[in-house]
Amino acid sequence: MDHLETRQLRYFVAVAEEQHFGRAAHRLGMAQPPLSRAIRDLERHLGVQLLVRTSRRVALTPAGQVLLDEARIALDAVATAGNRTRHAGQEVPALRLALKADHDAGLLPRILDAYDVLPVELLLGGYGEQLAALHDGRADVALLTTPFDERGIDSEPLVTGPRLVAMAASDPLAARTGLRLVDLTGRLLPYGTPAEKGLPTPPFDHHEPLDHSQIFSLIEVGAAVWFLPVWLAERFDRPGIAYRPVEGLEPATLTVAWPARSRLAAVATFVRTVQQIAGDTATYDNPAPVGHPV
Amino acid sequence: MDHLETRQLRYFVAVAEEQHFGRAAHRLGMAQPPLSRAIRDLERHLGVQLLVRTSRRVALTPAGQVLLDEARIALDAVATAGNRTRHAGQEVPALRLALKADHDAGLLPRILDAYDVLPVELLLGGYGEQLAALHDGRADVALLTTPFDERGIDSEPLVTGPRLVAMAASDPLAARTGLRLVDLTGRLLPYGTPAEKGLPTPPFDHHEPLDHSQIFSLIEVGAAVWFLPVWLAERFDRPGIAYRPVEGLEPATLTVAWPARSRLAAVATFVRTVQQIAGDTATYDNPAPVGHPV
DNA sequence: ATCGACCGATACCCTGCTGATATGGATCAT
DNA sequence: ATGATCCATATCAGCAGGGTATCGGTCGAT
Repeated sequence: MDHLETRQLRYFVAVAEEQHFGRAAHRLGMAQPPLSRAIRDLERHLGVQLLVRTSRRVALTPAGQVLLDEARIALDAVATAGNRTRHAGQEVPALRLALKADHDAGLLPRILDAYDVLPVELLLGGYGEQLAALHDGRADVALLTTPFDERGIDSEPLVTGPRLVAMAASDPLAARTGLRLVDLTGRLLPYGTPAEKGLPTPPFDHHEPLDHSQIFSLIEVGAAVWFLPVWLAERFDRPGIAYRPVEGLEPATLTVAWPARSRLAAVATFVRTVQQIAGDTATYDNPAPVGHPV
Repeated sequence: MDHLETRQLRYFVAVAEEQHFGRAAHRLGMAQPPLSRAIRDLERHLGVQLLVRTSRRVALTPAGQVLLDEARIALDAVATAGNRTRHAGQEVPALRLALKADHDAGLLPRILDAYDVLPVELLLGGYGEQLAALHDGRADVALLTTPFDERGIDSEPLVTGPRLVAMAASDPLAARTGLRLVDLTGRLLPYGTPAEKGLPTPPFDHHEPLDHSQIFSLIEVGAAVWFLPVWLAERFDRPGIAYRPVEGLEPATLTVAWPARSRLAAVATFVRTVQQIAGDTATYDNPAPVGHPV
């Protein structure tokens, strides 16, 4: 019984995710035949069939599903080992804070001002990258908006506030009060929080995430609407965009999060500092609609 | 930035643990020069110095210590992926129960009788192997005696009972009452629970763990004494060995434990079954000394 | 029913990684 | 001073792992 190598796991994950040897090989930057051989060797090595190949499609066996889950975890742990080590080798120690631009509820300047244990290195990333950075050791701590996948993550809530719908100021719905989720059916961007999975999305073919400028451009021309926390709305309070409360829309909570395994004193101090600042901050208990009138 | 391979991590862990390239190479079944080269490449790859080599000794840098910790976790995760997958590929699903022989407090027959969700596969192992089996995916569930390292492990207590000291029946101390920990200074075997680390051990040079027969042979001739839970004493109630309570010796708790990540329904059912059986069992609340008189 | 497109497997070759041996250089004990 | 110890370097060999060409089976279109 020889040892598993991460290369084998990476190959398998690629094939399992793509359900296609050719695409997986392309993604891995290699040709298809050696990939087929590598998977066959992996199956031989484990003594288990992982994939069912018909010449039309590739499907996972139950054992393959187990390996897909476990391999993701294992690859994450290996990446973490590398990232944490690289960081530990830097001459200047720093606290690496992952956050999404504009999703700090205005706390960031005060946080950076108040926290003086270590220099703070900011990792700005798009949707979902904060969690990934915590998991693979690129970040020590992150600011996240609920909901998120809490497995392996410890967190403390900081600020809770309603989420609003952003729409074109000229939109007929902007004149109404008492908006409900169903009123927005079919117009919701699939980016941002995936909380309203059930609702259909507009007929865009963007499979790439949009940045804020792109999103607000779409909203401004009435092509879509979007849910966002009130503190983000405050950052983009501009003519042409209206923000309205929506009945039944879950509020958002800004939280500070860190890897459950982490025992860094610098992180503990940071969390206390941030909680302190958040506690001193005005809450969003009683939201009034913001945005310019039509 | 290329990817880390488990081979590199295994090599590094070996060197870090042995603090010696030659010994590490021997342990890995290879020659020393390629190992040196592999570690050098790893350091280059990470851009971090991991080891300080003098020609007399090898020491870890802080970054090296980080990598040692993280690499152990990562290697464990990779091994887990392999073990869980292998198991998932078996045609006959089974619940794999890890335990140490004779440490089941007599519950095992009733457990096996009552649990009929899946066939139960027993993994008998020595001290510490139960935890390792849970961590690397060879076992789904285990019976453990406190204390143990609970990181990554969920557990439920089953039975609590005092620990006793086992000594030769002819030992002068066996005639005394009210034994205390200090009375046994220097005579305690270092195997079994490591709870009494401070106390010196007898002058044996066994670095291999002893099995029960070997331990009781040593005890019987008066060469050593040993602490053990009362349910283990009951299994080895024989002439020549006396069991006595010791003041201040922490009681032991037999627990059922499983990986914190586990969400197997079969494990949940097993735990409930075992708790049920343990609840029906007489406790050891009021221990009387057992063992033959001098 | 036939043909072509698609897709994974096989056959075969070649490069470079990984491990082995020989040796150098530095440090410490005697 | 000298030998022992231990890690690094130099060099070579074998094979693991990647590439190209091609086969065979399946499905959809005509």
